[in-house]
Amino acid sequence: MSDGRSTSAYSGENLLFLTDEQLRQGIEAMFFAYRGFTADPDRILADMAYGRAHHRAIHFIHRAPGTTVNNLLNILGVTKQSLNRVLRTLIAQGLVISKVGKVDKRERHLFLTDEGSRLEQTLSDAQRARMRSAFRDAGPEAVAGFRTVLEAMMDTEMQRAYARLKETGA
Amino acid sequence: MSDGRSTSAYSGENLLFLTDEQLRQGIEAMFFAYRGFTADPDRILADMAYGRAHHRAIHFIHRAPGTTVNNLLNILGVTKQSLNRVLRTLIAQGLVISKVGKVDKRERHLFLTDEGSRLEQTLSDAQRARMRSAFRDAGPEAVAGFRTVLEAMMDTEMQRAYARLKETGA
DNA sequence: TTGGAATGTCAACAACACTGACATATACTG
DNA sequence: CAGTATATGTCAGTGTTGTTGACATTCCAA
Repeated sequence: MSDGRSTSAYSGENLLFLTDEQLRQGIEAMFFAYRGFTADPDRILADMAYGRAHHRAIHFIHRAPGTTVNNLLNILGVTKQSLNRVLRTLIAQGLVISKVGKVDKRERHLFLTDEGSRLEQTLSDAQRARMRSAFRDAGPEAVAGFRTVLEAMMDTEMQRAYARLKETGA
Repeated sequence: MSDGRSTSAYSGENLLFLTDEQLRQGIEAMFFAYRGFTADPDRILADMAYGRAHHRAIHFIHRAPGTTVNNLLNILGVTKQSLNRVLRTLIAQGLVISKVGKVDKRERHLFLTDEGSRLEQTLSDAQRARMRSAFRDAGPEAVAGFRTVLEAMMDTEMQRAYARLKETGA
């Protein structure tokens, strides 16, 4: 494995895009791009008492209003203790409300308040602006490829979560 | 901004790939994919006393042997204090060596030891395996699009850093 | 040679993840 | 109904990684 050119020229197909060098460039692109991806919301959040973890919670509560704590836990991939710390502050600050489930009273269903929605808007506007600019620069074919590769890079459970969210929105 | 369909149909071109819904899917794809991207090295590092920050330092020292602390700082985008803590442990554990600069004695030049190189191999093998699988599944055109979008998403300084690294390797 | 800029180190603190243990309320099952 | 499982919340402790502030060393230029 990884002997420099281990993956070149298997068959008639041109597999030069699978050389270690190409993979390394993909890895570094992913690293630098993710920094840009989070930079704008991070900047906004830095002024407030919130961080990236709050952003993620707010994003997915906005996406799936009424989601349960457990569901959010699975999507975010953190422990309940970690999520709970975040939710506690968001609820205390009046950005999120937690309603006891009607059919199953053990569950808590999460919703954004008006103020929570406003912050969500601000954050996602900033993040979308960068994504829009990148998409526009790259063009539709590149965007399709971008999404194909990202999906292939996810763990299978996350592919499922992602697919579910896609349906919900479109 | 972000009025749901603000970006559709500007001109004759089909700009449906710039709708807020498409952008949101891109954002979520980025989030889930980055989790997969870091998952394998994270698992390996969890057993040792190292974390993701160590991985990043090792990666870029491997990429640019003899790099200075300051140079590494700019690439990683953290404070020198933060990087220094990581470097200190790596040096103490014998994975990295730091040599005082010959022309400028203020500078420290960083190199991987044999053991450091071994860890770097292990980590990058794991990360490349996932990237290779994703690239292969997606195909060369998708990969090209993937890289185009990621580059467009970086901050301009990072685009430069990325370009410099690309030259170095290829 | 002296002062400022560059470089690197040490210390203290904050955010956010983790594990483990435990409490509470509710739901389900025999 | 009794006992078990599930969903959530909380407390305490720990580790990684980011931050700022203070400081030492070295270089360079006035």
